Amino acid sequence: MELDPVIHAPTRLQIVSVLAAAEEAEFGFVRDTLGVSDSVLSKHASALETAGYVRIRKGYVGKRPRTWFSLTEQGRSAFADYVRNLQKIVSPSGLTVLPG
Amino acid sequence: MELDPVIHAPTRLQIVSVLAAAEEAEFGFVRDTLGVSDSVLSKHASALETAGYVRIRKGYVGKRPRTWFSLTEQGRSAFADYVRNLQKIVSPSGLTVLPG
DNA sequence: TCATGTACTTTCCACTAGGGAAAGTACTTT
DNA sequence: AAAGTACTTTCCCTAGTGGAAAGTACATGA
Repeated sequence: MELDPVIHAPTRLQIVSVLAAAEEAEFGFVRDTLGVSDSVLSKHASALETAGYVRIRKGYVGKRPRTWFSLTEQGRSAFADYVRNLQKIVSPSGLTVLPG
Repeated sequence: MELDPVIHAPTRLQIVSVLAAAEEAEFGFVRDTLGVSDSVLSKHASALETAGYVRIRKGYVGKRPRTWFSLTEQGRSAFADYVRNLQKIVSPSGLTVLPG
């Protein structure tokens, strides 16, 4: 019933959730989606990379540098575990809020 | 999409989840269920009370003092909001916090 | 060519929350 | 009187967060 602290921090939970929904996402897209500053996103992305959860790919669009993030397999399974653990914690309450 | 920080802290999330599943719970039951120390539970329970989410009732069992916790209406709705917000964050991934 | 701009990254800083340990409180029991 | 129960509070210390600002590397505009 441990909630992985690397994922649990709100900003990182949002990053991981965004990445879980896509194959790859641009730095700017994630930053704007979450409404965080460059430095905050950069730092959290590095933390996730260090944990082995996120892959950071650098490339170019035209001649301008660009950064993309994606979840590693490890990141995907850590996220799935995290959500499962959340369910275990929350579900005894019998709440019936459903997605959608 | 804000995750109420009072509820988000892992230990408090667990406390609130336990209380959401019951009408009232004893101090010792919650402490043992979560596997935390007296001082940790006491501090988090106070924090939840200060936030208006938990009611702390003191009484006796025989001649021994005992403490019970319960969610206030405000606490129940804050928890429901919290879970709804979690679901919004997580759902694009196709996973769900509350299977139904 | 020099200044500015883009796209981040890193450093600095100031704060705060969270846990463990230990001491404190108010009884009750032995 | 000493010890135990059931917590509460204090003390201390560390790690985590965000914002601001400076740094890096390359590209472009005047």
